[in-house]
Amino acid sequence: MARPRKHKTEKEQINAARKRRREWYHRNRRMESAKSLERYYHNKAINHHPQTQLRRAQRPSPDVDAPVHASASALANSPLISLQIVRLNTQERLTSAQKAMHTWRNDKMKIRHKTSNMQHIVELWTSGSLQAWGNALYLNVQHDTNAALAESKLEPHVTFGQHLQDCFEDVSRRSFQDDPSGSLGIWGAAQLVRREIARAVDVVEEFCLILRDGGITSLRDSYTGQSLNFQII
DNA sequence: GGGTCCTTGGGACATCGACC
DNA sequence: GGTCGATGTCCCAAGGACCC
Repeated sequence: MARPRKHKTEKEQINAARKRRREWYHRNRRMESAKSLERYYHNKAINHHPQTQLRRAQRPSPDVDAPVHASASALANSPLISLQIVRLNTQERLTSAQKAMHTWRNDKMKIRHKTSNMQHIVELWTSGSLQAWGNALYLNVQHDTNAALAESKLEPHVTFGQHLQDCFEDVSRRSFQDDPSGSLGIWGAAQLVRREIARAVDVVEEFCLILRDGGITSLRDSYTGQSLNFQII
């Protein structure tokens, strides 16, 4: 005899599964909404209309699926993740974020909405986790023998990050005018996004600096010595 | 009304744990 | 150790909410 049933009817089982998924979603809300947004822009890029896809009859092997959908937590927690998977993932994230950035308009949209939009773009770019993203960037270049080649892979991230900083500068400034006391949360949200962008740029620029100074070996030493900091300061 | 984003639920698989 | 239900996790589509 095996474990006794807790959910005796089919209805109880279905309700328990729903509850389980809802709770999981709310625990991972930020990551899930970022992924959903990424899917939206991905589908939009493939087809002008969000595409209706056939449900998979069976889950494909991780080797096939992981490059596109590897999650931030999976990246962060999987030391054995292949170089190929990481390279595709960081590049695709950058591409998705660049596409999303095309929708950025410097018009009269409300500051709160613009901040929210930029937050989504940053999450598309960095997967919502600077730690996982920094790890992925490092794994992407660690096997390069040529430091210049490694730097050339990182350069698009610097350029994109600086572009985000330029675009968001005005929003950051106007957020103070709209919410000088900070009581509305507008200014605080804008500053958080501004710091996230700045930190991401700092991370990649630090990689480039180390590469220039001491090459791949130096970068590897910094990484393994855990002297690289991916957190928001 | 259309575009964008978020939330929910189904399907599938992995892992855990109770029970023998 | 094997069985099997519970739970956690992930991918995805669909539909609703929100905003312009």
